[in-house]
Amino acid sequence: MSHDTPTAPEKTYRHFIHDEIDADLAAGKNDGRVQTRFPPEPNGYLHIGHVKAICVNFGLAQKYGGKCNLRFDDTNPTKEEQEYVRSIQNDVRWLGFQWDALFYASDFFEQLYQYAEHLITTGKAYVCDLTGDQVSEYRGRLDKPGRESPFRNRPAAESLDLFRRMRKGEFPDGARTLRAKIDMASPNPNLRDPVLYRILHAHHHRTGGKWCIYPMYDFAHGQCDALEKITHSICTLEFEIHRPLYDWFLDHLPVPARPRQIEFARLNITYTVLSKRKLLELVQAKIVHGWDDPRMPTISGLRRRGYTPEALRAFCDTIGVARFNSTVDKQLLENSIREDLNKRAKRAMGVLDPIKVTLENFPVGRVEWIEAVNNPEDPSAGTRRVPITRTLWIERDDFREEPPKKFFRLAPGKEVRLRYAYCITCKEVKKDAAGNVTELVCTYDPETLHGSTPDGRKVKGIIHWVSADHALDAPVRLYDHLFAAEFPDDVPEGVDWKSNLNPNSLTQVATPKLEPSLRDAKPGVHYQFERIGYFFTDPIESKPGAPVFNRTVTLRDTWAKIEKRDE
RNA sequence: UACCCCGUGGUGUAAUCGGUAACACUACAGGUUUUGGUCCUGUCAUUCCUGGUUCGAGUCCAGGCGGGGUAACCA
Repeated sequence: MSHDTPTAPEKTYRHFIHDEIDADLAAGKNDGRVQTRFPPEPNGYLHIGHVKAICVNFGLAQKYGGKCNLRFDDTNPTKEEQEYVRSIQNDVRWLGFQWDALFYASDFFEQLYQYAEHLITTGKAYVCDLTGDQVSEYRGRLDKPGRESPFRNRPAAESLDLFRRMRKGEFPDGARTLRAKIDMASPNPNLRDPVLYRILHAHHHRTGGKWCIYPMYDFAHGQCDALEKITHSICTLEFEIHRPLYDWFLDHLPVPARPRQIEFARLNITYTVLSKRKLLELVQAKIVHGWDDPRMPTISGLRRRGYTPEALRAFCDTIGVARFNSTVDKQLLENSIREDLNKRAKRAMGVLDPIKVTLENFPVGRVEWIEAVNNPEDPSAGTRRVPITRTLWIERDDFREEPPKKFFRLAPGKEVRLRYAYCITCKEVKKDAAGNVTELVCTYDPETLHGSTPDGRKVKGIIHWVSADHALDAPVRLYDHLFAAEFPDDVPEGVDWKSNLNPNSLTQVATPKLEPSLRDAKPGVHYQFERIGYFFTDPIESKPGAPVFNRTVTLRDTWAKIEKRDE
């Protein structure tokens, strides 16, 4: 879709997981094999945080010549859907990765069930009749030990019988659970007889109505890792406290391999939220126009905004992998897409806030076609021709009646160069009754085409323009941060995080005036509107001859910065 | 007031066996330029604190301080 030009593989930097794997390799573990997996739950769309996890897992496999599987962690049928499975596979492929094997945790349901019976038989698990509230009450608190369930010492044979009847569907949802028998006094709550199986009479997206009991994450994840022969199970920091349980299962079950869990810090970025729950809320509340709204930090949103796989991968390389909980400055993300698009995007001219210019000495009805470079960074992109006529549009911001110092754009009596074309001088300013500038009457110097000035005078200001007779009026949408606050999650007690939404995150340009060559812009193509920013033709809404432009990111704007500072 | 993890410049990461702070982004100051874009050059840290071990500590030890995680029949 956006693979205009192939780019070289990015360099990947070393991080602490390399040290851990090197140590395992040096110790002769796993017969020198390295295998990872990306294990999303199909209950939402992937976002930029997942991009990091994907790059880490697939990156490790690539670096060590190993494999990386895609595994859907689908142990909770009440939240998971086939639609998410589809989008996740699409997003991973689009990012440029190909998994080795594709698995679902549900592929292993029968084996996991057998493992559960094994734990019951060996006295390591029991069926518990406590209600949910009771289980939680018996578990104690963070600083207080729990109490043992009255069903904890139920004979194994009785638990086995009950567990089999749970599977057969003899009990309603929530009536009983299977729990591991570990330690109700453990300082780690995960070890206080965690629930292994719960009764859920729900339709599963893959196994349909076959099961009415489902394994919990903890009971499924490590065993699936082992069954897939994963060597290094990479996950985020919040699972660190689960690691003793992860290891406990592997210690007490006849699994075919011994994977190892390693945690790293999840990604946070300024001016956005990165939690599936919150993103889902934005979609359901229709605050955004779906998961692929260009303002969303989802892969599908970023893709539609005009981000490229190369830029996202480069971004992941620069942010690194560590165990420190940090928040990356959004400018790093923007820098990576600018860097990529600068090399590949064709240039074009578009006036977003037009003001009329009449060249009084330019013949009425005459059209000159001027050659313009498509990409100064890439000569092979060639040139195109842009029409110039007597009446033009220029950017309102490129004219000041009373120019501040260092302003070298257009002003009464001042001269600027029209990009690729002639130098013009402002002779007269016309206004409406309210005092708004409605038109600039200028003269052009016919001797100044293509940069030359016969007398050698320097004309520093260069502005973009569009012929009024040829201007294309196509939808242009300007996207900005979805949130106005740098840390949207950071709200005082009782304040909704949504109060940090940026009311101006989407602006539809009222009267865009684009150069005519843009009429033929295909969907899913990157452009740079010179001096403005990078734009991407919306891959869904653009139609032949009727492109829709999404602003990916603005260009750096040194002048705007200077002006803002001087205020 | 439980347990676990973490603490290097404005931000994010580096720093092989402890040997004298690196890279990217930002910011600022210049240069180049028919995009005030790109590109190029330069400037910005005594590594949370205190004490200890050592010829030498960001790296080891101890104690503080600070931040994060954890109490779903979610993942």
